[in-house]
Amino acid sequence: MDVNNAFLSWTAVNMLKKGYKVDIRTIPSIIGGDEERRSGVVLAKSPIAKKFGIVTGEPIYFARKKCNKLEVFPVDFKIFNKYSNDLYKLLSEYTDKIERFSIDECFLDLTHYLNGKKLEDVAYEINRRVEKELGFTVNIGISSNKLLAKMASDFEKPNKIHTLYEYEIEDKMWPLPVSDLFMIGKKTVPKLYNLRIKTIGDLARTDKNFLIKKFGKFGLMMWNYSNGIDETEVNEKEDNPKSIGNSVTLPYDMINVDEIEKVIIALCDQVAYRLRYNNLIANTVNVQLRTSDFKDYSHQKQLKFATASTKEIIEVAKNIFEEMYKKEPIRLVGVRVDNLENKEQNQISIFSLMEDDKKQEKIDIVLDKLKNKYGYNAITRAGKLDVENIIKRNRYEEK
DNA sequence: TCTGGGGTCCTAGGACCC
DNA sequence: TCTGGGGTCCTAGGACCC
Repeated sequence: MDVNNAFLSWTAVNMLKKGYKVDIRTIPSIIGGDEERRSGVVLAKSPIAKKFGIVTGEPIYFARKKCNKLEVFPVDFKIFNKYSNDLYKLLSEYTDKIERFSIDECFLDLTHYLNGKKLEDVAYEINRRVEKELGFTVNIGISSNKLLAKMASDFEKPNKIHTLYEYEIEDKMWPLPVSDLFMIGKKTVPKLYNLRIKTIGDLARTDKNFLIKKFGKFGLMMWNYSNGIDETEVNEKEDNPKSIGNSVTLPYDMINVDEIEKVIIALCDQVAYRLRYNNLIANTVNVQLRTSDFKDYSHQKQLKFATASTKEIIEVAKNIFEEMYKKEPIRLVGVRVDNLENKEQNQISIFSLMEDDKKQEKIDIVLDKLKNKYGYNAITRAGKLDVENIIKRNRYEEK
C-alpha cells in the first residue's frame, strides 16, 4: 500500500481541517523545501503540477518556470508522522504481519488473515476506509511477494488497486521501461541501455550469469526482480536503526572552522539525543561535507568504546572534521553514527566509565528529560544560539 | 538556473594477522 | 633478490530508496 502524493495529500487534508477553503490537490501545487535556506526542492506534487512536467527532487526554481501559477507549501513532518501513524493503525486491523516500509508505504501479509474473504475485496475495503476515515487516497498492489506487490502499487495512479500475479508478469511488467523496476536508478539505466536492455522484459530474458559477471550481486538482484523473484518476508517487527544521522545545508557556504564546528556541535547534540532516546550506543562516528561545487566526502572513526555521550561524539566529530577539512567553501555538513548496539547488551563500557564520564552521563540524562518533557528545543547550549537560524526546525520537537 | 534529509547496502582497497 | 594464500576489520565512496 502506497499513499498517493503523500506529503501533498496529508498537507491538503490538514489544511482543509483547519478551515482552508481550497483543496491544494486540485490546483497546481507542490510541497517544497525552504529556498531561502537553499533547500528548495520539490518533495511532492499535485496531479496538475505533474501535468506541467514538474518532477520530485527538482529545484522549486525550475518548477516555477514550468508553471507560473504554482503554489508552494512547506514541509511539516509533525503532520506527516501523524497521518502515517493513523494509517498504520487502520492497516493493523487487517493483519499482524505488517511492515512499515517508509513513511507512506506498508507491506501487509494477509496469507493467514483473510477469514474467508477475497484478497481483492479486502484491498477494496482498505482503500475505501482510508479515503473515508482519513481523507486521502492510496494505491494498493496485490501479489504473492513484496517486489511484485510494490511494482503493482506503482501502476496507474491515483486511488487504484492492481494485481500483479506471476502469470501477469509478462503482460503487465515486462513491457515497462527498465527504469521502472525497483532499484534501477539513473546510474544503472544508461549501463543497461548500452547492453541493449531497454525494458524489464529485456532484462528478464538476459542471461543471469552474464549479469552477475557484469554487475556482481546487484546483477543477480536485477535479474531476480525482473523475473518477479523475491523471497523476502514481510518484516513485522520494528528493527533498531542501523545508523542515525543529522545533516544540514548551510544558509551560505562556510569556510571558517569555528563557524562550521558550531554547526557540527548542534548536529552531534541531536544525533546523541536520538541515540539515547532509542537506548542505543554507537561504535563509529562519521562526518560528511559537501563543497560548494557539490562534491561529497566523508570520514569516519571507530571508537574505543561504544558511546551515546554527547560530549564524546562532539569530540570525535570535531577531530574528524579538523583532519579532513581542506579549507574550501562548505555547503553541507552532516554527522552520522554507525555500528549501533543496544545499551543494555554492552555492560563493559558502562563499567569502564571514568568518573568524568559518569558526570557527563548524568548531564545527558537530565537534559534528555527536559527535552522529552518540554520539546527538543526547550534547552540548548549557549554556543548554539547564534547558529540557531542555520539548523532546521527539529522534527523531534513534539516529543 | 539550482540542486533536501533521512536512511540501507555493496564494493574496492589497504592494514594487519597467521 | 623476489616472494603465498587465507582471513578479518576498517575506510571511503557510491548506488539506491522514499
